[in-house]
Amino acid sequence: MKEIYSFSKEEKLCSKIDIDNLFKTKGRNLASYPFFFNFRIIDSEQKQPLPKLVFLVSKRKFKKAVDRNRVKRMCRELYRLRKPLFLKDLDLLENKELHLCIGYMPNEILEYTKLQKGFYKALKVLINEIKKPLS
RNA sequence: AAAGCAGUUCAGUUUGUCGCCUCUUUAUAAAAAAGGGGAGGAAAGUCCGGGCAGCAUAGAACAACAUGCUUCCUAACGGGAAGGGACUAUGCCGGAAACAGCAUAGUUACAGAAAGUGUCGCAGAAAAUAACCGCCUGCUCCCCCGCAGGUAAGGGUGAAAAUGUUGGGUAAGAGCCAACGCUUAAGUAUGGCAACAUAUUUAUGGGACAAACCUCAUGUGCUGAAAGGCCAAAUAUGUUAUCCUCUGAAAACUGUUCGUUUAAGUUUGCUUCGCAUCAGGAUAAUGGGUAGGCUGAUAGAGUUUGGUUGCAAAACCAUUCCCAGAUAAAUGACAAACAAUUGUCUUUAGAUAAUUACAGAACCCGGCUUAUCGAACUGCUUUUUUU
RNA sequence: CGCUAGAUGGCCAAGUUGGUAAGGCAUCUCCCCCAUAAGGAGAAAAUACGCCAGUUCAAAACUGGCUCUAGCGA
Repeated sequence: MKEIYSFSKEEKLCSKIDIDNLFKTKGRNLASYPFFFNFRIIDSEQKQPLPKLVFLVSKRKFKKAVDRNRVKRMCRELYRLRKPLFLKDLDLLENKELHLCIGYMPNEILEYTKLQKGFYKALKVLINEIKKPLS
């Protein structure tokens, strides 16, 4: 087994086609300050695949590449440290894979502690939203 | 010592926890373990130049674009270094003035306006073949007025008014003439690789604008890693080979055989049979080629240190090191300590708070431009204090 | 990564041999109307034509640099 708090390349969503599908029609979206989510559940060949993520920061809001990188890195750390709990709560069926996009809403870089609180709330809302159509 | 300007270098450090990318070794079915490495001076803007790659390409000219004092540096450049000229400021000095000279500092896209074309608003008589007023001569005439001509010495303006001053000269004037200056071109001599400088002779007399058109000289083939090369799933499809199905030859077309008809031949029609062909399917091989992957792609006009040559940019020699290689895109997050700066408080050493810039590689180099909290060093200038 | 356009009153915008910025909508004042709208007459507004330099007597325009906006190439 891999380490618990890891976030390797396999958990990133790298295919351009998948990302297009996520945004155009087939994905559902949801907002909870300071984040918004686009997600989509598809069939998979693996038995218990890990969710695949994309982090999104608008170029309009952060014009400098340094700021965008910093926000993305903070978001990734938030997800990485919260992942075990998130996977427990998620409890997907077998052969199902989650594609998730985490977008950053505010126009400024918030402090880490504030982001943490917001992220935990947002994840709860997200899990409820995912489970609704299944049940 | 402080302030300012210019240049060069650096541009937070250490520890802990968790995590990312990559290379090597061990192990190999996979996971894993150990060790090494992991943003910049601008990685930015994309303003130039080159490498590299593909395509094109007899030669020459035109067009288009770029550059524009000289010499040097360089792979190359629109970059840099040194020098020359011009301009500006300050000081000194010569002169009646125009202006010139010297020193220091700064600026400079700085070929050609005496090749040609064009533009120069308003004002002003006139803006490049300048006669409105004025001055002078002649004619008319008592005079004024008027007509013809000469004249750039004087005159509202303007950014700019036709080479400055003095003297001669003249009807009045004028580079018309002379002297002293200025501008340009050509020749000669000296110095310099050269730009150019100085001296001298002859000619000339010039408005500004070429970041207006243009002329001259020099250079440039086009495209750009989304270039180019290789491998290649699924699905669809092209080609080839073999086999099977349908007996379906209904329609259209072609050849052969047989029969009928006809004296024979030709043509047409009908019937039967078989092959090719068409339709569908299976297997195998193969082609282009999509998703995707590999390569291009990280050892180079390289880094460190020293020496030699050169005023310098830079070059050469020796030595040393291997120093990111991601690809929806890694190089991080959190905590603590220290350091620096600033503020506040007590007080001269602590406490506390805040801040620690600009900014993130995307094929690679050389420059330029722009952003940048702060620190160190070097040089110059100014002010103050001490000797 | 490689390219291309644009920026002019509050809004839409014209403006090229370089000579002080046309027009429309909106705004303000007056007339018309019992009143409003429409209509008619008149007026103001561009600090500094995105910003900073340069060329020129003079720059919205010409030249260089910067900022922002929009678009193109898979």
